[in-house]
Amino acid sequence: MRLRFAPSPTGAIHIGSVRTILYNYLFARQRGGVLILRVEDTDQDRLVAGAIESIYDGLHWVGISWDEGPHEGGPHSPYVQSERLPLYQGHAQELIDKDAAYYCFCSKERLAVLRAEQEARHELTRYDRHCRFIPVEEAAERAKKEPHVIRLKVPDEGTLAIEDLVHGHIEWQASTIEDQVILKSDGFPTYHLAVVIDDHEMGITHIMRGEEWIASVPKHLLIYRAFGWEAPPMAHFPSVLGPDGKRLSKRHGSTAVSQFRDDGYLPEALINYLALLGWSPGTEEEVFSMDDLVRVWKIEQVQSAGGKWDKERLDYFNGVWIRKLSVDELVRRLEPFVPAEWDRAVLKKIAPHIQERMKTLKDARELIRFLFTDDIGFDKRLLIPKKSDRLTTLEALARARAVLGEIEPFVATNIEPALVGLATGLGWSKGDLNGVIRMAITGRKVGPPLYESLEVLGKEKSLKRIEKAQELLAGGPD
RNA sequence: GGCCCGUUCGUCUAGUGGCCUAGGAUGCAGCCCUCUCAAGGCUGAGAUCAGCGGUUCGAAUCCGCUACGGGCUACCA
Repeated sequence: MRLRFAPSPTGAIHIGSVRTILYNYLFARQRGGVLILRVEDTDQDRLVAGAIESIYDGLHWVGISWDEGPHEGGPHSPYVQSERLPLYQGHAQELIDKDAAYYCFCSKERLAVLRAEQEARHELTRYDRHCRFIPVEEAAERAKKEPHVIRLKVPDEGTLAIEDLVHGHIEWQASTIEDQVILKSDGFPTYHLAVVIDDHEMGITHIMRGEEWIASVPKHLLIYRAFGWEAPPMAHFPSVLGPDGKRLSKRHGSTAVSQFRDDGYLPEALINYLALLGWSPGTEEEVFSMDDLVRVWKIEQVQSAGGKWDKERLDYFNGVWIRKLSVDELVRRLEPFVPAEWDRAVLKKIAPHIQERMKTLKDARELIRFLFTDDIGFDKRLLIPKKSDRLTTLEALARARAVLGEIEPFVATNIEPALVGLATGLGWSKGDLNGVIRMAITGRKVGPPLYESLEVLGKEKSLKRIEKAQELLAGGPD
């Protein structure tokens, strides 16, 4: 069993492609199959430098591996189509020899005019087979010196069909298919020729790709037939859609996998979410690791309709996976999201207290900033609880400083009873008192639990911040 | 326009002829817990299963038509 994923090096890998690749991966891995990464770079105009590396990066980050590919090598090297040109050219020639294809000398200009005329007459915009009937010898002669492409000679009659693994039976009338270009004038094959040849040569046993390819299946079938090859079983997965129901693209925001890493998403969460977008286990479980998926995913349960990208749901899964991390692991994952100069020992102490408060790893920074900088400027009016006033608050601050100053050791379990006692003494609610202190030491209304925050901040700094809050509040009118 | 694919709560989905007065999750609302925010627990609103016609004792599930959405219609993949 051999499966392939075949991205084009036109930029960072798209999140929708990752879903397709994931399904290929799950299918192959659960059956002990071999996975192949093949780079489809037959469009020289769309190449983007560094794209192959970013494909490697992105896929490795989400935890997808493969066995044969451009860097891995393998029995069918090379795995980059631009390095396999002679193979395609030879096969295109074979198709001509078998009368399944023909030379076409039409210029792009003629094609453009043809199309414009057809449109004006509200006709089908299709190649008019102008070159199809040039005598073979003459065409071969002209091909030696004139620029040309090679087109597939599509029969006028007949039916082409597949039993798609997700859609079931699909069929086409040959008469509705165009004489597709299979070899371009620059000597490069089009996708249609290259994919058929490579899938066959590389011994691919199952073709699984996005549903946008369904329409070109009949052309591929014709090519298989002309070579006398058998087309492998195919599965076309539904698209990942944007909020407007159209296929997810850059118009809907960034779709690059690397962007999700940078935004603080866990690969576990992304995979979990993506797996469920288009597939369902049929049970009420929904949290799955990659290993779980390899076990339970089934192609029979893949959805045939497209699914809209739902960031809220991704966020939920990210929270789930963040909470599943051990503290050490969480600290490791947080590494790229906090400044290098922040003390890692402090980070580790506060980590368990922010773990269930993060939607993304990116959220940590703001949550714990107060531990690493004294620059927590805030509006002094925020210090005063709703039903209180400046003097009373000042008093509370002073008492808090005194109470906290006596705590030894300065740990949450000691801080809590002390502050609870103080609140009672003051006739304040615990919430009001804690709110004032939280504002004084963090500069924010919300944050990690207060007693733990004080402990991690340390006695000295805690007292100093309360003192500063007192000064701030004392200094002048509201 | 042509060809093809699709259509169950806002969203992701369960459902393969009776268990469906349609289940779960997310999001939303409320309550509980609670030092804030979260997390967690509970409750609730939310889908005449796109519409119509047929098959059947019985249809979200099978068939047909229509509507709507999407993909393809390049010397792009």
